[in-house]
Amino acid sequence: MPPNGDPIGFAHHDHESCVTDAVASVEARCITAGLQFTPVRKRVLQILLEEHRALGAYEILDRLRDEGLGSQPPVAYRALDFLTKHGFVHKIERLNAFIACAHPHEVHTPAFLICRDCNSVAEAETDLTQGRLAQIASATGFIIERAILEAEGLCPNCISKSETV
Amino acid sequence: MPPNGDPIGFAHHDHESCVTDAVASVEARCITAGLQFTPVRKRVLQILLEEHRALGAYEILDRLRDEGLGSQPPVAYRALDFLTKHGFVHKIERLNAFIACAHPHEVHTPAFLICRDCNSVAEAETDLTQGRLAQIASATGFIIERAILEAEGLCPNCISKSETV
DNA sequence: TTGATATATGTCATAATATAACATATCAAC
DNA sequence: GTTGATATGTTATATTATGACATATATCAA
Repeated sequence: MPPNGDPIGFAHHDHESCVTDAVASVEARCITAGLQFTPVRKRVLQILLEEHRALGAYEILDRLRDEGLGSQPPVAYRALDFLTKHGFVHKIERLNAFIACAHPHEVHTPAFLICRDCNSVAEAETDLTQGRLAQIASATGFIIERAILEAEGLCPNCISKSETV
Repeated sequence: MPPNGDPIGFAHHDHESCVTDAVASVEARCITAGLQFTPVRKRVLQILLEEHRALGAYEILDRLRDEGLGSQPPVAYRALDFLTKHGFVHKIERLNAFIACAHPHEVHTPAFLICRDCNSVAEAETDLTQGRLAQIASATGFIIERAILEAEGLCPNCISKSETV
């Protein structure tokens, strides 16, 4: 079945190839970097890419269990730790959930737009070295190593929905 | 005992009056807004102001229990819900912890600088309507209602500590 | 190729964080 | 003072996450 219940065969096929491409790209980067892209890690990434939304660790674990790839929480959390550590997956702190990186090709600070109505999550790229946060930090003498930017609100789809009501 | 184990009486006294003032200010705002600033809510705010750092809900609950103000998780979570809803306290998503607002006088989007070494948290004010996140959102047609900005790294104190080693 | 070391997995147990549900109490406004 | 809304007390449980330790697999040097 297509993800999101999308019945359109064409879109489905596109998405499949986009998943395949993304996995291949991560696989290549792991080889280059000397990282072990093990079956569980690969499958977790595939699941996140296929769903194309933020999933909780236990949702992912359920999938792994169905497929005989691991049944205990640490299996999922370890794979997620690996994938987030290397930037292939991001954690959405607000949702305690994980989403495949939408911009895996470049180093960036991700910023997320989270719809409170349909729970969809869009990823934008930002540059940490510019912007007010960097100004504040340097004025304070604080060294930023990592930043969490998550905006919550209404996505375009849900705005139109609520307007027509 | 002074918070943070600070043995200096003068500093301690200053901090006490700053806590008192902040509580009084929140109390006044609750009266104006017709909100009930109940004993539990007041005490939770006091605890957070006294500690002057991010506390987990269960740390707060332990304090409440010691004082006979409530022994079950919902007591703490409800007070924290009230305080965060009205902007008197902020939740640090990265730490699953809560901290008293350092800028209670004005409406703002808080940004936090979290030290990964000593766990101290500094609060800065930002303006959501400016900046790149707002640009991205308006370009996408997304309406931001709330934003989470949390930077993780090293605070000035911990930087000097690590340099002298 | 083998042995040594590091890395990854399987599993059990439990910790830490958070909420649902419902009875009781208190407040606020009429 | 009655009533409807709001807040609290309490039990139970849901959700998210990690510690610990045994086993397995990968990596690499000798």
